[in-house]
Amino acid sequence: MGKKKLEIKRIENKSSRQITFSKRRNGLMKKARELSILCDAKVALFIFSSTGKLFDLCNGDSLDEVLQRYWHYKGVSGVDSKERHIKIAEILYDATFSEMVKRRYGVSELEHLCLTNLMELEKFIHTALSQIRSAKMRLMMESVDNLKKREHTLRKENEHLHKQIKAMENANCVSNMVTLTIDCDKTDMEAAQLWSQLALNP
Amino acid sequence: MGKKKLEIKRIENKSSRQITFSKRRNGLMKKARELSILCDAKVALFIFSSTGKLFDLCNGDSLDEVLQRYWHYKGVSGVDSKERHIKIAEILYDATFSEMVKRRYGVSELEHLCLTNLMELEKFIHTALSQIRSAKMRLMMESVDNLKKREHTLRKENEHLHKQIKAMENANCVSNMVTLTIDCDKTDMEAAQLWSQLALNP
DNA sequence: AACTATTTATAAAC
DNA sequence: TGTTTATAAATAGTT
Repeated sequence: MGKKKLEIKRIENKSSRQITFSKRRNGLMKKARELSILCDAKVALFIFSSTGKLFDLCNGDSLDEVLQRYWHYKGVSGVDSKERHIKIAEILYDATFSEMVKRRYGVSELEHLCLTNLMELEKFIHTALSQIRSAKMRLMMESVDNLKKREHTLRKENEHLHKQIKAMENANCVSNMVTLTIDCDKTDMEAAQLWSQLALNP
Repeated sequence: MGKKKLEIKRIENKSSRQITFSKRRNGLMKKARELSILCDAKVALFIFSSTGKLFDLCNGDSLDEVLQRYWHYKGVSGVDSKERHIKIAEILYDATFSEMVKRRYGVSELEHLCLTNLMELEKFIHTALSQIRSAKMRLMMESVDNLKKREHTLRKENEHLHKQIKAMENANCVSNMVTLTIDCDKTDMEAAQLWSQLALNP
């Protein structure tokens, strides 16, 4: 659609390519938007120019939601092999990230960072992720440790009581009675909260 | 562009909407493909119909590559709002992954796989990951459930013993003694093993 | 799925 | 970069 029919192959002239990119990109986004509105569909569109600039569009929903839907869709069908190997797409949000970047690099816009800094940041984020994971694991371990300790205490108390009963049985009378009481309810509450939180964010 | 001008708003008639969706979806994908070819751009397009079916298109590169580029860009380009967040797609390859690939596809380099195979692999990995995660979580929850149940049993036994002692105290004699014993050691061992394994593979 | 009357997108020119 | 114009392409409504 233009004065001449255009063959669909890479436009060699750089400036024509640039102009065509700009026009068609707008057209594509418009159509994507229209499709989503007209047909009640969810559309996500990512366009990277040859120079690496990103243009993205996502109707209605947040992009995240569309992507989550995508991962879900991809992960739905089963696999028959015994071998398991892992590839993870993890998404991490951090609201205070830009502040950190500003403090560290003096700029608030990540665009102004060089590749070296970006790599450094990426590494940082990976580290943060693993820290978060191990923290989560540590909490889980602690929770179980607590439960085990409480079990141990109760078992000891039990033993003690058994012995006392035996002693009373022998003496056929009651003397020097010792009773232990343990306040477990508070930690119980805490553990329950912890576990339900972890269940929500596995 | 049709016999009548169509207002851009949700098409209420279901079958017209379905037909329009089908036509426009194809048009959009065609245009996305053309843009990528003509202008040497990377384009990824996700369309979910209102019924949740996914149609996706990704030119040339694997979808991963485009998404990775996207995440990278998002991590890079600043949005000046406070509600900034970071999204990182992290990809982890297991060391034995390439062997599996070789056995399955006959090539050791992922580069030599076609998009279809890559998508298949991706699906496989996602499924494996979610299976591993849910299995891990299930084990953890079970372990804690067991501990809690055992705690409960011990607590009950304790109560019972206390009552008996009280009764003996009152009667100043011993009668109708009941003792409970619980074999917890085996499950204890199992739980310890489980937890140390999980600690090694967080 | 086709057809076709129109609208829309856009290639080339400015 | 933006506007115009001639033309190609897409598609709404119909069959």
